[in-house]
Amino acid sequence: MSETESKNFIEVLIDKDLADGVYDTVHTRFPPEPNGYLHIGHAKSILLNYGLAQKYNGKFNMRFDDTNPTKEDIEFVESIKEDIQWLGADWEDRLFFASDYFGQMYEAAVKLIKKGKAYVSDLTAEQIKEYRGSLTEPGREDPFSGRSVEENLKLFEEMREGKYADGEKVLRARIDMASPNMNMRDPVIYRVAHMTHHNTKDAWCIYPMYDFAHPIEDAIEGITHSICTLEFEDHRPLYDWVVRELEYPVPPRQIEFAKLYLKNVVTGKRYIKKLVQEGIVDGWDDPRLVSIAALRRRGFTPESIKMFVELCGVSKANSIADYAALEYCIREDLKPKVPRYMAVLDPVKLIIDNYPEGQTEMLSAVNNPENEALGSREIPFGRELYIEREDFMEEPPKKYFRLFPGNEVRLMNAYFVTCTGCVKDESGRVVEVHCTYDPASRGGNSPDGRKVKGTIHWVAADTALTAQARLYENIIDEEKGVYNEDGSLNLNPNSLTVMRECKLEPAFAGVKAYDRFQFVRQGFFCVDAKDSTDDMPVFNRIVSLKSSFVLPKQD
RNA sequence: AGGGCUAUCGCCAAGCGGUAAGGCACAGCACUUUGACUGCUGCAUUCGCUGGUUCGAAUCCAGCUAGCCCUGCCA
Repeated sequence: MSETESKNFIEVLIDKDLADGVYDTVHTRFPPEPNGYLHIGHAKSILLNYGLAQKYNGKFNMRFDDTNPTKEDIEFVESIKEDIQWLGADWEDRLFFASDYFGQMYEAAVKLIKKGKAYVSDLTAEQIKEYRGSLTEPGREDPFSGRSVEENLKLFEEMREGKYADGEKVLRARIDMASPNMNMRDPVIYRVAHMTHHNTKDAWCIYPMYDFAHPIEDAIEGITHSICTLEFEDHRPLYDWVVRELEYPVPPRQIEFAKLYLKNVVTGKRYIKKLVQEGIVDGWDDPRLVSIAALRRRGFTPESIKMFVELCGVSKANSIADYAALEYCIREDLKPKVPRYMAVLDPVKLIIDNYPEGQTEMLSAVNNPENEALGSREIPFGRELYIEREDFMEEPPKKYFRLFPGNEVRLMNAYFVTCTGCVKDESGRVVEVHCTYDPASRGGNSPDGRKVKGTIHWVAADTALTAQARLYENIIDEEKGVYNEDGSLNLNPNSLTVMRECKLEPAFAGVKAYDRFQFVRQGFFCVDAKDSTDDMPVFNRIVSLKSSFVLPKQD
């Protein structure tokens, strides 16, 4: 980090805390509930928390906030850990479970009861809601709030012993039923739930609520800055109340920031669930989604996601980032790192009429002109090749630099060729493009120094690998689908995926996991590792090609 | 008795009383064995609105307006 780089508001707050001596270190955490898969929004939180710990030479904890067994599953624990490790956030030996603190939380509740700050209520959920009042009316005193400390202690003990059914009794914090902040109107801090917990099994039948548990978890672990999203802003007074009443010597401080949303992307869990159920997407890791697993499958690197998160910045203003920014990041990251092979997504034959029939030769190609360390490869060349269908036009518009009758272009790494015409089938579809080559231009340069304006990708017809290309569109944009007024999703599934047979140069054969064929025409990789096999690579081209080879606008 | 938060270019985002950083996107030029990349140039006389304070306001004050969040025994 350079000195001139501006700090985000969280860093400013931390600097002040450090300067004021509120804390002498920085300790952050990422506390997901294991109830689903992580997505790009979580990545922001993970990288923010981990980044802060690193920047301030502090520590970063991994913690599963598993206080509600009705929603959680061990299945998600492993996937979350995997995603975080993939992103590069290192919790070292500090992996915790909120459920490991249930004993301490119970004791904390007892302490509150003894201080007269909590009481057991027999009200039903409906009654509690009713007594809570509304946004404009104050709540009414819980009729059970007058119970003595002894009685509360006894009742709470009985709750823990399993004497009461789910919902029969709850423990409430005694704060202020007339508070304008609903969270302060005697919030429930413990409920009864006879259920097997993925971690503590049947040890408990009462579970703490988030508002009570979270500050305790933070305090126990010595967290200094508890960073969460904006919707918890109203909970901060309660968070502070808990750490104050429990008298923790170094109370953690909660800081809220705005979530990261992406334009034209489905993020809601219920929508994703619907997409999966209806078979519109493969599952939670479908490349069109933005779960960490999907991004990984799609070819994004941890570095690119980190870059994206940093590019977006941290603030308290609700915002929606452009997908283009994410694409920019993966391009930047992959640019110098990956070999750039040639591929043809929508093949059409190119026949070189003056090239000897039956002859082939090997040509050398640099793998990445911006990175000599990536070396070079030998690629076969012959009389019949495949080129991109859109690289030929019988009647070219102005400023079209590629193949059209009479025009000369360079076959990248090979020869100059001049188009002589094409052959069409009955329907008028071009089936062959013909040309002649200049033998003196081997390697891609003409000895007489003449220039060509276009350079196109190609693949030798008889040695090309055939692949199934699955071309994806993002789930939501103006044409592919829209949200209805009732909130449901209206999609045209057929528009979202196009299967196409494409041609790859033989260099692909040596690559086991074609894991990043991002921009085929630009020589970047992003192959769907999940589906690829040695003889039939399958790759996704989800990110649109950056303006290259797009026809110039007609004016 | 409602409360909290936010509002600076198409999208993010600095700025914290001294006269609007940066990135993405977009456009133009140059370069180019990927129309990519790279380089250069352009892109808010203006900071949600209206008043006020001040020599000076995006920054302070007042009043509006808009958006998001809050009435789970979810997190």
